[in-house]
Amino acid sequence: MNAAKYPLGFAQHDHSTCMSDALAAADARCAEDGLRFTPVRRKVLEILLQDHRALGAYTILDRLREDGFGSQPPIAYRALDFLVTNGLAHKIERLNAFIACANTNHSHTPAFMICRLCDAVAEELSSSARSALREVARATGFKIERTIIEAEGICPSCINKTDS
Amino acid sequence: MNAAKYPLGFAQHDHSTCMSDALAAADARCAEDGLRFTPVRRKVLEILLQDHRALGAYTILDRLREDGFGSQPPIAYRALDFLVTNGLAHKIERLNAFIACANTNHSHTPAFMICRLCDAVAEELSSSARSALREVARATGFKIERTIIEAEGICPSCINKTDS
DNA sequence: GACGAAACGTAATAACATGACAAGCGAGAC
DNA sequence: GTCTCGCTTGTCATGTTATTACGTTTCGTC
Repeated sequence: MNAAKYPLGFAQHDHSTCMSDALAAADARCAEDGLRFTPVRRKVLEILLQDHRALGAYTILDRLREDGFGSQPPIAYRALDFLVTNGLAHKIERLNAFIACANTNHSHTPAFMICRLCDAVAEELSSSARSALREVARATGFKIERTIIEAEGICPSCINKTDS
Repeated sequence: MNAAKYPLGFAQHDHSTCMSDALAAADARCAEDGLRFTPVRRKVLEILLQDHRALGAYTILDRLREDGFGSQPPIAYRALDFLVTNGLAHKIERLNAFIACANTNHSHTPAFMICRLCDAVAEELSSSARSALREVARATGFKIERTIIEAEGICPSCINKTDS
């Protein structure tokens, strides 16, 4: 199994570098756009990057509490709002959960592959699916502001495990 | 504004016939496949068809109670599970809500256009978007079992209202 | 009519999310 | 420097969505 072949999320990789890279990118991004990358927001992004999988808001909240931040739901939800709004994280609607953005180029709305067995989530580019959707919308006069493209199924590594 | 031009959900149409047609189709479908189209299940489908929009499980539950059915959440969730599993209704993940299927041909997984202003939801065919997604999945070794394609934005009739 | 599987009724609880309001902090105006 | 305004945070309270567990009923089959 060649790791490079699989998307982040289904692949093995060096968390420490991917995490520091992503944080650096977030720092740069916020500085550039005059956004306040406050301690809670940074911490939430760190938590998401650490796990590299979709986490529920309350799981995040537990981790925040452990680290001495406030522990009421709005603390987590507000930080998540910030990250999602600014493209640093995504919400996985199917799971009501959140994941760090795997793509440092901002301004993209990807598709997600969600493994039903191990809960891994991979972020993929979805430009062709998205343009197909845009075409349908244009035909009906609907103005798309946001698209949600998620696929549920079984990831490569779980397929290997089960059919052995 | 030509109603025929817009998808169900954004269009004006005769609810009484569309409702009876859909119920007849559901009857036929269940008979054919040996499924039990019980009173609760039928009632939930009627409720969804009546409104012709996405309803939360608890709204449905309230209506069930009014009609003398049980009023605990599992009653509604089980009926909805049945309808969704058998393609008679769909879950709109973005809204955590459910809508009657607008397409009597079963075995299809459509895309939805969700109006942020009036909450109307239109069901569209999405074969091209879906095949694009399948292509991405094939390339990464992911096995898709279900796809979720939803677009949030503004429907034709709300566009007309706002830009006048 | 006995049996097993599916469906239903109900209670309890878990999981996800928001509203409202007070207090803190940071950047620009003066 | 300090005033002030707006954004951010902390906290309490509540609202919404979904599931687990378990006993009872219904239905088709033998």
